[in-house]
Amino acid sequence: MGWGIPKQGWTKGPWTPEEDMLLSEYVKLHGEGRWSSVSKSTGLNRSGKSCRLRWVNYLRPGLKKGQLTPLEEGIVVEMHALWGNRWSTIARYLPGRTDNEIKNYWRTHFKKKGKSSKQDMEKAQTLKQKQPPKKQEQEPQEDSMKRETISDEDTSGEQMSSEVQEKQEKLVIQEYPTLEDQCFSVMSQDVASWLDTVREDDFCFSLWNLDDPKGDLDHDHQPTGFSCGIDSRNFYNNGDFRLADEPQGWPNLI
DNA sequence: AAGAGCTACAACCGCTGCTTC
DNA sequence: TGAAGCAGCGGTTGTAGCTCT
Repeated sequence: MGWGIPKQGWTKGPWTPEEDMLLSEYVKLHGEGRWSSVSKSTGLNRSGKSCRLRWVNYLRPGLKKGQLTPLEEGIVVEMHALWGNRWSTIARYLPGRTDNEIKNYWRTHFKKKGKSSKQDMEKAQTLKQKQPPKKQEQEPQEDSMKRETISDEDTSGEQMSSEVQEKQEKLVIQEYPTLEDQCFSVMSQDVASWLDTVREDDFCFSLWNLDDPKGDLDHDHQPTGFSCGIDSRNFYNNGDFRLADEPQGWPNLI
């Protein structure tokens, strides 16, 4: 595939300051994009893919460095509940943070969660013992399809039948061995069902207007009068994470 | 002080979707 | 309409630095 012409092979591994400089100058001149021509124009022996990654994750102006703040962590958790592993989507809600950074963060913390306390493990074991013998391990694919089916039923907007609900709870316990994991799963379901009542675009706009980091724009003129997002003025001024107007059914996330 | 284990981060790989011809 | 190239995404791996024993 593309990303430039590999001659005797692209240089790999850590970037040198010289390479960074060449790439930065290229982007200054030509803008982002056309990564496959970077090697031709600059003499860099790096694939376009590698150049793009370096620029996006490291060289791009405005990137924040260092650990995520507790507030950002909260946003990541919420956004992950909404979007799952769509890191680039989540990253859009965290100006200055990259998808790679968030992905790394989540992985590290998810790992931690996986190794959570013995207590949790024991509780999970107790819960598991109450479950009928699972055939999930024998038929993982089939089971995941079932899960999707149930999930679809859940989000169809109809009242979930108790039978379906019970099924789903069982699957959650099988899928998420620790209590924390189960919490995350349930959180996701709540949000998912709530999302069905809200147009995605409206949600995104209200949640975070990326073009208006200081909140200078007129917040009264949001599309379709929908206003259930995070109040960015409160967010920036107080470091607080609150909702402008909580819609009915807004999931209790924290 | 030294080794083991852990964490955070940078970078690569493979896949997918979009665009162009 | 299909093939080829490009761009982007998510998963995974490698490693430097830190902490713990």
